[in-house]
Amino acid sequence: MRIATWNVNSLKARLPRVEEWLEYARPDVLCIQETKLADSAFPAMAFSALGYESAHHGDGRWNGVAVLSRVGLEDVAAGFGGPADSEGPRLVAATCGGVRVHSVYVPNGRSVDSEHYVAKLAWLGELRGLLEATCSAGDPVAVCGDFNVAPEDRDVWDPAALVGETHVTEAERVALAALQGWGLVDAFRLRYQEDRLFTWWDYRAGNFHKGIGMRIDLVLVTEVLAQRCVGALIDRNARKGQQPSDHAPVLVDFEVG
DNA sequence: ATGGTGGCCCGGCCA
Repeated sequence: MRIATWNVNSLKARLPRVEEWLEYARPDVLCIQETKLADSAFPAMAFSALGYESAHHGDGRWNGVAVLSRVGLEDVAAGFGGPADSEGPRLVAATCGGVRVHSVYVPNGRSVDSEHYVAKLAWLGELRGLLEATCSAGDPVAVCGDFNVAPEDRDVWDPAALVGETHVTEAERVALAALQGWGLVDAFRLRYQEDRLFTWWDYRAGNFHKGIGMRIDLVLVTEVLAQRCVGALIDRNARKGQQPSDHAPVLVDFEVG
């Protein structure tokens, strides 16, 4: 089973790139973030034409998350049903081919002194609470998306340049580690130990070409899946060319089913 | 490292 995650930065603007990508990457499951669409505008037909069922949770503003699957899509759950929903539609879950899959778009935080930063930390705490309430860590569970946290210094281009900035603070990393403490492994790191392997590069100032980026898009999986992980990839080609997202897709392959 | 880009949709907001 191939599970992928991609922050597309507007599915309306990116639909041709996403369709093209689905045709050559052929993930079994794709988690999408930042669709920026209302549910009524979600292009479910375009995806069904490619063999994918889909579930979307969005309000037409800057959030919006989806799960696409060609191995079944059952028991869709949108949002938390709790305080974290005040941060917008940033979570949708579905069971795909026996795996409980979550597409998450963690709040950005904006700046360390912002109320949004506090809300980001709380949101990660609520995500752990949701897993505790709805899943078993002994089952196949995947939490995929844009976490807006670089887990370690090797996940950013220059740690010294980012001191005091969001995405790299100790509190954010502790909150992410606490989520993983429920029983989740960073699947990409099962396959690669190198630094400077990024998933996001700012559009501005040619940062992609300068290697100025961060690894903030993650596929977190329970141990039963981690043991079956047979490959991983950041598809940097999808960050190139005409009208790319500012994020690259992350793919992870598992020997299951 | 900020705001030089990009997306929303037309004046700022968000990343």
